[in-house]
Amino acid sequence: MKPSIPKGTRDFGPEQVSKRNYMFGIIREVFIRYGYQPIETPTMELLSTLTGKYGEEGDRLLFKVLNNGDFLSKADEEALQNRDSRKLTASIAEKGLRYDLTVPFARYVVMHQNELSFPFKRYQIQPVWRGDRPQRGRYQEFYQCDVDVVGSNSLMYEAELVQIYDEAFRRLGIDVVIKFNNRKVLFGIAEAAGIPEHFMAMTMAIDKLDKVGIEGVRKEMLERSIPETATEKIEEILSVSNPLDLKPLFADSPTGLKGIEEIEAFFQYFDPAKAANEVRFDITLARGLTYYTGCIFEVQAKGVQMGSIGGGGRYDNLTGIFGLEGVSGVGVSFGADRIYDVMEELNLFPAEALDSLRLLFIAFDEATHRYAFQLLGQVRAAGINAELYPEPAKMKKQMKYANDRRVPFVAIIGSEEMAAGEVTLKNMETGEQVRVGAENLIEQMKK
RNA sequence: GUGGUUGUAGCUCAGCCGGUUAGAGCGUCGGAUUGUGGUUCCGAAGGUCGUGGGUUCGAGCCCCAUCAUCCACCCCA
Repeated sequence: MKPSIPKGTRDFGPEQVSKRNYMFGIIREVFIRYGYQPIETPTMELLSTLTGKYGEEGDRLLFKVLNNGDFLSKADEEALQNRDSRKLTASIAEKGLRYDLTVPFARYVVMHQNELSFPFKRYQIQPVWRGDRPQRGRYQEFYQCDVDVVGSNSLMYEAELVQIYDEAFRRLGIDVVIKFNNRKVLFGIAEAAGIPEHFMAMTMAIDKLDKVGIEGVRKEMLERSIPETATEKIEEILSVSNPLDLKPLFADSPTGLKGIEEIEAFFQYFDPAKAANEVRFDITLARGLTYYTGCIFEVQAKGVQMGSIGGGGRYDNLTGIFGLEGVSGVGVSFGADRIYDVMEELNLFPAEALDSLRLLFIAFDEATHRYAFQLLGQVRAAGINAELYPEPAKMKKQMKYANDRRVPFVAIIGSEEMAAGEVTLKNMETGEQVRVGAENLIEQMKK
C-alpha cells in the first residue's frame, strides 16, 4: 500500500519542528510574563460539550468519534432507515475532537471551580480539529495558542490581551493590525436601525464590507430580508470611524451605548501610542462565533495574503451552559499554523532557530573511535550538543554527513591526534583547522 | 457543503495528433580522491504515469468514477 495521511494534516520534519518550537517558545514566554498558567485538556470531548457552541456551521465541521464496540446495536433505528446522518450521529458517537480551546476551557473551569481562585488566568497550546475543506492557511489539524482569563469583568484584561498580541507579534517580527470591535456596538447598530431580530444576519453581512464593498453588503442584507429603510440607517452608522461619534446615533440603544462605554474604558488602560503594531477600531468586525458578548478581536498580518492569524473576545456566560453562572471570561487565540506560514513567507525565522548540533566527532579506526567516544562524553557533560559518527568510515563519507547535518564544527581524530591528546578542530564554514587539546576544545565550543 | 485546478522518478517539471523500450534538471548512491564536506568530472540506481473502470488494434494522453492537492466561496485560525 501507498502510505498516506488524512487530508488537511501534515508531517513536520526536524527543521519545521525546530522553527515551530522557536515560535511556540516566544508565544509561551509572553503568556507566562503576563501571569498566565498552563493547562491541557483531552483531545476528545463529549459531543454534548461541543455541539451547539459554534453555530450550525461549527456543528458541521466537528469531527465525531465513532463509539467503540457494537455501535450499530444502539443506533437510532429510525434515523438509520431514513439515512438521516445528523440524527443518527447522536446515537453512534458520543465523543468528538476538540474544535477550539475556549469551550473545553469553560468546561474545565466549571468542573474545577472549587480548586481555582479567580480571576483565573490560563494559557493553553494544543491542536484543534475542524472538518473544513483545506486551502491556503487552512488545515484540518492545527494548533491554537489561547490565553483567557475568567472571573473578572475588568476591561483591564481587554487591554492586557491586546498588549500580549502586540508584544508577541513584535517579538516574532510580524507586522500586524489588531482590529477590535464590540458585540454590543453591533447590536446597537441593529437596534438603532430597528431590526434587533436581524442582528446575526446583519453582522454576517457587514463583516464582508472590506471584501464586497458597501453595495455588496446592501445586497446581502436585502437578500437576508432586512428592510431597505434599515440598510440606509446601517450604512450611515458604518461610515463613522470614531466610536465616540456613534453616541448620538445610539441614543435609543442602551446596549449600543454600553458598547461605546466599554471601548472608552478600554482606552483608559490601553495606549495605542505605546504599541508596536497598529490597533484599530473596526466597526465592521463581526466574528461568527456565537458566544461572544463584548469586545471582539481579530489580527491580520500586513504584507501577506492570509486570513486572520488571531482572534478572540469576551464571553459573559460561556460557563453558564455548563452550570456556572455569573462568570465572565475574555481571551484571545493565536493561530500557530498561519503564523508559521506567514513567518516562512516573510523569512522571519532566525538561524538560531535551527542547528542544534554544534560538534561532530570523526574517527579513523577502532582505537581512535573509542577515544573519540570518551571525549564525546566530556564535551556533552560540559553542555555542548555533540555527536560521534557511529563508525570509523571513510573521511569523505563522514564529512559529507557533517555537511548534511549543517554542523558548524567537526573534531577530527586520527592516531596522531590521539597520541598527542588533541583533536583537529575544523570550522565547517571557513574551512579553517586548528589542533587543540580536549580542555581547549570545550572552551572553543562554548564561545 | 458549493465551484474550479492539478496529480508522470525522492523533488520541480517535459512528454507532439492516441502509436515502438516514458525523459530532463536537481537530489540520492558509487567512483575520480585510503586524512577533508560544501565546487568539478564520470557512472549507476530509481516509475503499477494517484487509484478503479471504460473507449480503442493500441491510452501517460480521450471518457466516467474515486481519492488526494492547490485555489475561490461559505466559514474561520
